Formats: sequence, C-alpha cells, structure tokens
Amino acid sequence: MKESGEMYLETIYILLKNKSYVRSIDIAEYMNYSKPSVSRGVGLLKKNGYITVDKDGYITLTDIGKKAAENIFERHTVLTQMLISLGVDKETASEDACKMEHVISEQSFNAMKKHIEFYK
Amino acid sequence: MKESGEMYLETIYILLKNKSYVRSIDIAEYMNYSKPSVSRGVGLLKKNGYITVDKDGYITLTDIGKKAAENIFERHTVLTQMLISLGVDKETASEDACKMEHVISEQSFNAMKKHIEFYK
DNA sequence: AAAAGATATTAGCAATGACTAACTTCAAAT
DNA sequence: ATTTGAAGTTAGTCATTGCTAATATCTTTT
Repeated sequence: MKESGEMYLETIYILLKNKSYVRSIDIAEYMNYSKPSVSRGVGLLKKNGYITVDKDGYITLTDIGKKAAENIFERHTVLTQMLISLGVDKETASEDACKMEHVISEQSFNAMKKHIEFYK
Repeated sequence: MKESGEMYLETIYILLKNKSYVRSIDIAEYMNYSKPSVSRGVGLLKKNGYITVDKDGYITLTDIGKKAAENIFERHTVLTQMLISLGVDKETASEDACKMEHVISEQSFNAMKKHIEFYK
C-alpha cells in the first residue's frame, strides 16, 4: 500500500463515519483534489481489493480495506494526540500526524501509543 | 529545499565531521546511491547555493548550507533520542527519525525537543 | 606512452502522484 | 425533447527522485 492509497482509504473511512455513502466526488471535495486524481486513486484501491464500487459509484470498504483504514486512522489519532500532549496545537498536530502516519515503523508507533496511554 | 536535498546535505555534514573532505563518490558510498543520482543531487545543492564544489570535486558547505545541514541534523538527533526515550531501539529510532525529520513542522519539532530535554 | 582505474557527467528510463483538457453518461430542469 | 449539470474517465503533462548505460576526464600504474 502506497502513501497516497492510505490517504484515500483514510478519507473514505472518515467520510463514512459522517455520511451514509461515499462517492469519488466526495473524496475529491474533502481532499481538495481533482476528479481525475481521485478517479485513479479509487481505481487502484478497487484493483487491489480494498474497496468495492457499485454501478452508481458508491464506495464500500472490503474487509481488508476496513482493516487498513482503521489502522491508518488509529495512527492518525494516536500521533495527533501524542503531539497535542506535548503542547502542539490541534491543527498543526493533525497536519504533522498526517505526514508521520505513513512513514513510521510499527515499533515507533506502538511506543508513542503506549506513551499517550500512560499520560491519560 | 526538497526532501532529497536535505538528505544529501545532512550526509555531507555527517561526512565532514569524520573526514576532512567530501566528494560526490563519498556521498554515493555512504548513502548507497548511484553516482549519477548523487551527481544530480550535488548539482542541485550547488545551483541553490548550499554548497560549493571546487575543480577537483571537493565539496564545502556555504553559510546557508551549513545552517540548513545543522538544522536537519539536529532534527535527526532529537527525533532519534525522542523515540529512544519512548523505548524504541536505536536502529529503528534512527530510521524513523530520518523519515520524520523532513516532514514535521517547526512547532512539533520544538515540542519534542522540549520533551527530551525535560527527560534528561 | 599506453592501459587501467577512479570520478563525474550526460542521456534517458521508471515509479509515484499530483494536474488540466476534453469526453462520456446519465439524471434533472426547462 | 432538448438543454443543462453532476459524476466519472481517458489521455496526456509535470515534478520528484531513484536507476542504468555510456561517455568524458584525469590520474596512476605498468
């Protein structure tokens, strides 16, 4: 899974929490990306079995897609909280978490997760 | 300054700590990159005023190059220490720091720096 | 001096991941 | 029914950043 794929997947996951459906156009608006960019991204997620897309363009997460999305979303929330716990403002924390979430190892992630659980 | 440029600059800085000179070939060996890749990277750093290269290929950091290199190197060491302080092993900590150092904001970096200074 | 070796560069390729322009398709509005 | 509009796709571009193959240059060895 590539970094951009993780972002599309995470976005689908977030949108599905607030809306009952998600189409490519919703992703494009949320991410502020062009329709063709999203079209390709969604096509790749579909090709790789992370989502299904019905004839009307409505997107559903498959089991592995949901698992991957939950995973990356957990990374995002934990990393954001970690930065906030160090005094970083919400907005910046979320932005930086967004960049870190795709690149750090499982080991480092778990260490940071343990850290914020300790803080709570 | 792009991410790859920061890596080349950081490498030059590290090499200059241990050797009295640095050429492209030294960078290539250290980073395990091909000579043409380094050649282009070095050319860009030169074009953008971060380094000078004499007629024999010996590289020197300019003032702004040194400043930028020190900056990124400090990020690397601080982030590595931060991860180690959370229980991550040295090797992984350094690898992850290497990825994080290019993407996080000044604010988050400073917050993490303060955190490890507190720990010491 | 000729061959070999080390260093650097040029030219061109590949993957990633964004973009615009132009097209299709289908539904909704006049 | 024709027009308009929303959603999606196709085709092709661009930047970043790595690569190999081939070439140039200069030094060192034989």
